[in-house]
Amino acid sequence: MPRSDSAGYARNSRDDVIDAALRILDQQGLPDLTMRHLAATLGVAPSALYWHFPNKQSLLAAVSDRIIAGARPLAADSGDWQIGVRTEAAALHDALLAYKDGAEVVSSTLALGLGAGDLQRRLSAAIGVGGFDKQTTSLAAETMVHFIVGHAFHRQQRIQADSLGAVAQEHSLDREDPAVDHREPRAFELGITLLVAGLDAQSRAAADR
Amino acid sequence: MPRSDSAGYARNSRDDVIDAALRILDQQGLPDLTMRHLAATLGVAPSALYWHFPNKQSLLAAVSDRIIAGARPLAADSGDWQIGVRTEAAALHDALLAYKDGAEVVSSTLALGLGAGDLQRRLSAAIGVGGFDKQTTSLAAETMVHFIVGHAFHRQQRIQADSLGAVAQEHSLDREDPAVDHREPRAFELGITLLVAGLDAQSRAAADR
DNA sequence: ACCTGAACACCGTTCAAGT
DNA sequence: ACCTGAACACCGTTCAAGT
Repeated sequence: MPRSDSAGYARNSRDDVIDAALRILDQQGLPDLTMRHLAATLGVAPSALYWHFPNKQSLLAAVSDRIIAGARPLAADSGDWQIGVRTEAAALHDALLAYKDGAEVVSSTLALGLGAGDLQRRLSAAIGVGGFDKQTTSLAAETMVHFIVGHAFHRQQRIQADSLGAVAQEHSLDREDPAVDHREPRAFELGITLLVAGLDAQSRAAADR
Repeated sequence: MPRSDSAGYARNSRDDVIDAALRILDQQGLPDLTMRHLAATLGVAPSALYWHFPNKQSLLAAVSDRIIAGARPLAADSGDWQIGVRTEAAALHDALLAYKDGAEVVSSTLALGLGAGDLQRRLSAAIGVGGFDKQTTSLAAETMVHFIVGHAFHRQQRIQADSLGAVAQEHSLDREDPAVDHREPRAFELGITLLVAGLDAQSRAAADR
């Protein structure tokens, strides 16, 4: 936590800036992650941030990379590619949910091709264990990335909408219903199941040829 | 095209506003679709837009609805649910690509649950023909929505990145290669194939029970 | 190596009032 | 029914200069 030194102002490293950005993201959310607010948090003028990053998008790309890096890596190779893929998908899904608005941040930089490249790389590696050809593997990984990020994004928005409407919607159907917490993870698993089953069907079809 | 009348200023309907927004979106893109720019296009002050819409997000939701409505409806029931699902998925995919940044607009309002509800409804209807239970149907539809929107978003961003880098990246691998136009649609079809095959496997598993 | 200070060119939104 | 005008509270980014 650099406060100020002999130069008379705070001196932050690139990592300090990313750390502060992640804190704002998690505690306030993406709308409050402005360059001006971030600079204030660090005790510097907004323009100081442009020494560390050329623009806001590259900052968000770095933030995305850190969010994805938070996904625990696959343990040992279980020998079953389907289990490997499910484990990796769940880990990446959890990483997106670990920070408020995490999925939205990753989604935006992913589309621009600026960050979160590990997302697809890790899924490709897990799928590749199944012995599919290169094109099928990278395509299936891409499909899975869209589902995982889209699902997490959608879910985080619902959480926010629910909390905003908590006062107005006092009589929501889901109110205090613990089953809500169980329905969502199952929805994720079923989506993954669909994709893994589709891949499995592809491999059987190829084996029959 | 209402220019100005006895009142001395342009009088626009809600639909006029949406039309103008779609024109800006298609010709300039989402970053230029600002309330101020839109108002200027219509010949009114920015504040006039707030008589038609409570805020920008609800305007974008209305724009999303129109983009989705542009997808041609399914023709006759072919009797084969797999063909029905593929046809509907392709129609919705094409609708997203019909407007510049169309996928991004739909993606943002979809996550907020404000617009584009027809996307999931139409896919659910097509999948439902296969005779799956309600939960599987809506879940598969949601998975498909994430893939379709994510794929289209990703693709549109690549188009823009390529055109921006057209001068700097004079020696891109894809330069003037017509095969690029063929690879993308096939990638979409393969993703859909994976999901349909996954659903088919589910139905076979259920039949064996 | 990292920051200041001042400026530029913008945003979305509100609200009383006008026709 | 639809718009004006003025204001509020913001944005991201640039650049010469400072330590």
